[in-house]
Amino acid sequence: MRSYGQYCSIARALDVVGDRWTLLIVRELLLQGPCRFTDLRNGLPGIASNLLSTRLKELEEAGLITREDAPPPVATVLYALSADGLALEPVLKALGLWGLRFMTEERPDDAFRAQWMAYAPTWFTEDAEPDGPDAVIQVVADGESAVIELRGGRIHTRLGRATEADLVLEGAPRAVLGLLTGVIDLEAAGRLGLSVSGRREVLGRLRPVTPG
Amino acid sequence: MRSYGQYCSIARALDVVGDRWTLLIVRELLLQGPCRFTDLRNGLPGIASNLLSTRLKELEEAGLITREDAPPPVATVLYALSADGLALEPVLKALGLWGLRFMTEERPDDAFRAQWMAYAPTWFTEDAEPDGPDAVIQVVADGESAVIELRGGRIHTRLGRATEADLVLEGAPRAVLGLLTGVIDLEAAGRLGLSVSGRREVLGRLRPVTPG
DNA sequence: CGGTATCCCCTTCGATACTG
DNA sequence: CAGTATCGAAGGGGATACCG
Repeated sequence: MRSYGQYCSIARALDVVGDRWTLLIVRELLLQGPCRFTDLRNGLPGIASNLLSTRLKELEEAGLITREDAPPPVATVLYALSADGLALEPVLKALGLWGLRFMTEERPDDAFRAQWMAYAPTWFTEDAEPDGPDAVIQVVADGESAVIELRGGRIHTRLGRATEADLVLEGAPRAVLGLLTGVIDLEAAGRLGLSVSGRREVLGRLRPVTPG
Repeated sequence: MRSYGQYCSIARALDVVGDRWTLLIVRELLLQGPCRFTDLRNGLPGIASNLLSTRLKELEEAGLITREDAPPPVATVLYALSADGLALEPVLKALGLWGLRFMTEERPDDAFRAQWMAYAPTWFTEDAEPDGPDAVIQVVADGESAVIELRGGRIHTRLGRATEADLVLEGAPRAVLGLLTGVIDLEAAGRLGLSVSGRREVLGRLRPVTPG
């Protein structure tokens, strides 16, 4: 990216991460952890492979990511965030929280991945009953599934399926994610075709954090 | 900007503010308050006027800014942030805090404006002695001057000059800003040619906030 | 699997000039 | 002051091909 040529920390930050796709690559590395070229490509539908390749080089040059050979069983290159790259988490959180206001708009052709749903509860909600019993929520949207675990006042998420869930949500991404982030209520989610089974009261424990 | 086509709040946020110059325009409106086309252009050295014009239209369309006729004495159009636009402040704060790490690199041709210096103390430091006496710091860099006021545990800044200051800092932007944000110490600032006069102990009250 | 390399097309950007 | 008009240059997107 061409430098803005301004002695301002916001402008200098954008000199580094302001290019198209750059922050989304950081997002994937943050959500997926160290991963391969193909994993990144899967998490970034729409990017051209040559552009991903170029951006990875630029990010490495800027010191935001490291490139290392994985141990024997894998035998491939792994990309991972450096400390400077990890330090972008607050930026992505703030951006993601601000962006929630646009998630109600329907765009049928948008791609969807489980990890984009999984970060929402950990980043944008808190347990309203931190001393309550452990609880597990299974969410399924667009064939992608994730597990939300409330444990010890903390909200963890991971991809995949749970063996036993207190609550199961299944439906369109807009319905599931809207409900999880508190943008819509159960009734509205129902109108969007959400299917709910299990102990619905667990949902009350996901309290949206306010911006700022 | 072409949409990323991803149902993810970070991607949707970037669909709106990911274009080149967009976040810097928001920065100026946040730092300067409602202002005219020319004020924006002055705060955005390097932008082409047609591009500024285009971006303002896009931002208005997206609902981030409003365009209104100023009252009689001014008789011009004023651009201002809407609530959605103002809500970007945490994003700019996070980005600016992250970007501080790049402010030590010297780039002699970078432009500089007082308002880019003024936001640093309010956003990135806190008063280490909130119950201490009021204090006023006058900073001058590159011909641009600002005033930092410590009052009631809060740190305010404004452009311009103070009538009476407890401490006066004058020097290159890197020296002044580095010192204010805690990136460098007084000795290092001195080596960069900073001139300090007044009660230096006031500086100790500017405590850098840690990222996160 | 993990990329690199090209090509083409189109959009965007930036610079400059110009106008009410 | 507040933009619009124009134009060349660069960058991004998509497809496809290729290679260790």
